[in-house]
Amino acid sequence: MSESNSILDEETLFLVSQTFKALADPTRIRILHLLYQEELSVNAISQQLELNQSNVSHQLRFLKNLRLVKYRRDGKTIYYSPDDEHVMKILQESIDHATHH
Amino acid sequence: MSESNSILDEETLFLVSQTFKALADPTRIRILHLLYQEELSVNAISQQLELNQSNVSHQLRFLKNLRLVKYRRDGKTIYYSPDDEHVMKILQESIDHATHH
DNA sequence: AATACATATGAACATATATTCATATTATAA
DNA sequence: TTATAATATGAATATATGTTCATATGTATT
Repeated sequence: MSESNSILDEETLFLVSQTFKALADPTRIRILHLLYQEELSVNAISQQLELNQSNVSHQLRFLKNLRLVKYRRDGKTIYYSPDDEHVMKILQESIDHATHH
Repeated sequence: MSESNSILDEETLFLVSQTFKALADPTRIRILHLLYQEELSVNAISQQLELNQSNVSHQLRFLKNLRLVKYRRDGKTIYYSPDDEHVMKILQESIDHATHH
């Protein structure tokens, strides 16, 4: 069933736009792209991408609220990893697409 | 060849984020979703979506700059249609995805 | 309990974005 | 050439967003 012939309801519209908003910022793209390769702590992300710890934490909260990433705690450290296959697939495809042209 | 193991360069990052930015706004989603069904004039879009003509025109310029839509002129009227299969496919998939949950 | 480490949070700020209004441009018709 | 219709443009504005700073919270170690 495709929704191509219907008028989009507010809820769908909001959800879709929010999801793409997550992918519309270079910093979040870099974070997701990193996490696609391996589970990482907040500090590890900060260091690898040379970003402010607070900045990374804010962005991770954003991604977590949209359920695009999940986390697990191990002592003082919190490890983040992707949690939405569909979105990660779209992101990787788009990166490949952009790279090859 | 996948780019999953490389560090993203500035250009790729900018292009990818810009493309997703196009899909991150409810108004633009509605416009693209409409155009996915049929080629339409600026006025037709304005009326069907109950949007300001100027607003539609601004958004179409945005989409045109990213080559997500193309246009043809017929007299005083300008008809717009989608011009990026990959992006339209992603959009439709995401709408379906969001609708079914 | 005191300290150190990892992460989260809230306020502040500068910049980006979406929308509207008024007006310009382009094309047709009278 | 004047009038009308369709679209584009630029300025103005309100709101959203990304980043930083300072500080709070949570966890382990001594």
